[in-house]
Amino acid sequence: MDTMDKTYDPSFEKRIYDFWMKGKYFEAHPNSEKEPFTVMMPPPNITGQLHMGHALNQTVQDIIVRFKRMSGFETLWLPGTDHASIATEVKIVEQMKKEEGLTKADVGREGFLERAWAWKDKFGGRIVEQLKRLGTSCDWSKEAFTMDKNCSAAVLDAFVRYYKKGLIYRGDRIINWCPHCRTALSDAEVEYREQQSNLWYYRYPFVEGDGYITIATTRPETMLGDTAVAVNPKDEKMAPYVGRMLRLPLTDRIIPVVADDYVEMGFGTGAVKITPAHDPNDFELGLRHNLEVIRVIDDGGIMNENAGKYAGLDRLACRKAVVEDLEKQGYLEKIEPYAHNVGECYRCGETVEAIVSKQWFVRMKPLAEPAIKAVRSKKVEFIPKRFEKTYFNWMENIKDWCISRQLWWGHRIPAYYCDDCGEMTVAKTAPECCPKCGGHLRQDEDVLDTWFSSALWPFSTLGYPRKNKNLSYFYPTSVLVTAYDIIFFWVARMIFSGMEIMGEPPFSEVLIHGIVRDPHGKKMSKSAGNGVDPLELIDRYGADALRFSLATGIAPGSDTRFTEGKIESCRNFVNKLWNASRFVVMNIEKDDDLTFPAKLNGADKWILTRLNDVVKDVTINLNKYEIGLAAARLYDFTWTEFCDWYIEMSKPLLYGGNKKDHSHAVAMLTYVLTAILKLLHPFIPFVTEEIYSKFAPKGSVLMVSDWPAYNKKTVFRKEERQFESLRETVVAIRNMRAEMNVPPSKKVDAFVVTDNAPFVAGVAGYLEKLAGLSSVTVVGGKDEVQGAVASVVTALAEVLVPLGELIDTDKERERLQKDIAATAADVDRLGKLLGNAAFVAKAPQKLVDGEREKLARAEEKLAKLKEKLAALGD
RNA sequence: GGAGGCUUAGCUCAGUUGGUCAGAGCACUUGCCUUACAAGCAAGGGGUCAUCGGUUCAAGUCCGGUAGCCUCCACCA
Repeated sequence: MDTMDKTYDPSFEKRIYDFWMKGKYFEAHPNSEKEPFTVMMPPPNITGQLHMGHALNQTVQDIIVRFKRMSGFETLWLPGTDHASIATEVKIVEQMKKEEGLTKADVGREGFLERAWAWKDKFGGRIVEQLKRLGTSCDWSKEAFTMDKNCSAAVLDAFVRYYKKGLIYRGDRIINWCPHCRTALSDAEVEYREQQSNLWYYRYPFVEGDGYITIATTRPETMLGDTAVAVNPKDEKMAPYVGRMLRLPLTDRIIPVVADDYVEMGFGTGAVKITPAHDPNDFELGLRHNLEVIRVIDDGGIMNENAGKYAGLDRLACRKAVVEDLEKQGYLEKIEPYAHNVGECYRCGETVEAIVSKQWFVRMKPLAEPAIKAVRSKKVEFIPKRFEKTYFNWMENIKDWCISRQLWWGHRIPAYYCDDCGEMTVAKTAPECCPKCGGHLRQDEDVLDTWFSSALWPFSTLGYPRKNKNLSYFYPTSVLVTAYDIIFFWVARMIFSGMEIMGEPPFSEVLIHGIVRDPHGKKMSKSAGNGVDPLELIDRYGADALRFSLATGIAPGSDTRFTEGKIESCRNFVNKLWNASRFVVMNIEKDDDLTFPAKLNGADKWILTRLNDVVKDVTINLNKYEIGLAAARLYDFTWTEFCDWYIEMSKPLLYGGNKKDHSHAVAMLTYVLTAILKLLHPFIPFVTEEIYSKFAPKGSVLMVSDWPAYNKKTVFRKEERQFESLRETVVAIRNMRAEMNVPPSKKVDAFVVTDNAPFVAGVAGYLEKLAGLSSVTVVGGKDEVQGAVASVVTALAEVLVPLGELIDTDKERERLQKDIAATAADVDRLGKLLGNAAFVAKAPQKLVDGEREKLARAEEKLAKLKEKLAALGD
């Protein structure tokens, strides 16, 4: 047999992964014999370096996928990467500046795209290699990229379809603008952060007569674009002013006072300056009142020519200047400190400006409706369920989606404008010339929001819009696994896209997991510098240990903290499994018969019963995506029951010198170990495959073997109970030994009084081995044992141990008194419970009977213990 | 302003449908290099399950109030 090193060393991981790849075990094919199980990998950005969030996401998916594959599904896990339009473009711009000293304008669109594709080749490939190190069992032959041929075709198809249905339109709207990235952003791409600022109070004088209206603002610089002041129509104090004209300070503009419900009466001064070009609410109000829209801030965040003498100033510099000038000219009333939320670009952190601009939008209301219905009707289910609320809340209040970006890296919008007649044509392939006048066409300069292509991911990766076998067999997919932070960006958009384009939802379940936090509960981030590098952890502990540490103790939807201690204890667990396996493998002899024994002994029946329960629990929990529970159950069974008890119990057979016994023990050990390896394989795939190869038949591959099934024929409840009481007895004897300071090396004789003498006689060998006894003698009564004894009372037996000079009467008395106190408390509690007529009448009979039995046992034990104590004398 | 979550041993957290659920890992105490494993073995200590009230024969477990912490959404100048 193969040999194994004494200490687990994960350096074989790479070899195992290559072995799987060579065997093409990850690949899935349309297979009408089998039921499909499909998972679409959330594509990592090509900007990235693998982080702990990826590691968790990948681990959860791989556990599910490996479990399903072993359970007999044709399992496709489709991997890929995302071009991440804005995120990547920001990085490339930075790199270009640093390395070449060039800007986008310097290299032009083509030159820029060349660099972008080079970036993709370099970093897209790197993240794939990093994913592989985690052991991800995805079908790399189907690897996709959001800008590859398939996905791009899907994007064009979707865009044109939406457009033809009137679901996409182009128009002047107020949008979020990042002055640094110089592009529009969707609402979801703006993050709000509270900032300490001021509320400035200014007086706008009436044109006619004396007096003024005081307005309050957080953004004095935008006053240069004010075109009205608004008050609430119900505000009696303000009513007389409605319709009057004001002279806008610092400008020569005359603006009206209008009445609108938008203005809240109790807030500020009750009058609001209105800047339609630079505030979403003001823009809406402006539309209602037909106000002029005057832009004063340009695309770079600089004041434009409409700002008069302030033109050319950065918006913050302009604020300072405006504030000074207004004060100098006597318009300032007061300044109050004020905390408010400021929107920032989710990619570069720059303060976002609201500006009016011509952009492309997706009309969301008609798309949201079927998407809401899909979840309401349970065609799509969120796990855990509470995230449906988040989803509904967003979908029901959704606004149109701004999808054009003033970027170069991405899917260019398939709209063409005629230089001659100005006609716009939207088409999948660029027309030769203007269909209307034959004039020259120019394609729209903008690209699409990166999430537009991500939204099509579940079917674009399967070849849509081409009709093909993969698409019809694997779509809709089974479960989508992702963290809660991209429900809006991605999950919601995939659902409405799937509904609209494919006519059915893209997946039936959405498994939401939490995010990985640092040991203090803080979000891991580059800027905070508290991130840990999964690759470094893999180097130090192995991918299996990392995976197990991420899988254990997690619950759907809940965040998890990562600590070094956790991965260490998981590595120790892997090492434990390694050594237990090593023990089994090193005991296999050439002529051992490894077939499952025809005759099982008590210990076999016990471990098989326990194993069946584990198979059942783990299978149920994995089907429910309760990965943390499944992992904990396996950890416990492997370490405690298999290693600490069953292996120990197998030693007398292995070392007894009897060939038949040896063979029997090895056959059972390999049987149980094989089941454990299969059950653990989804969690720790490398080490289980490696161990399996040490003793499995040639050509047998664990990752494609069958998942263990619950087998009623190997469930033995009677033996299970008997061995549980044997364990209890062993622990009680060990406890006694420890408290009496009997050294582990000291073997002692034991006399046993029991009403199940045959069983005790049968397990005497186990008692000797496990409790450090030199002999076990079944006796008829305690009178047969002479001299001072230490005694142990369990459900199985009364064990009397003559310790001779080791006996310490005081300690023995103390022990017995402690045991008596605990048992008496049990008797008391159970007596009260059973004395409660309502409990006996209403609780299930089985429970009542069980409690009665317990009471009887406890009473019996208590009596025996008291006898012992009395026999000790004072 | 709206929604959701969390509060269980010193620390990090499990506890799925109410009845051996009061647990695990780490830490701690004691004793062990027992021929698979010191990344180990054996034994042990430690929690009125945030708080108040309700439902129930029975509540970390269901319902409501309170306190503290956290997250998301909205963005009233």
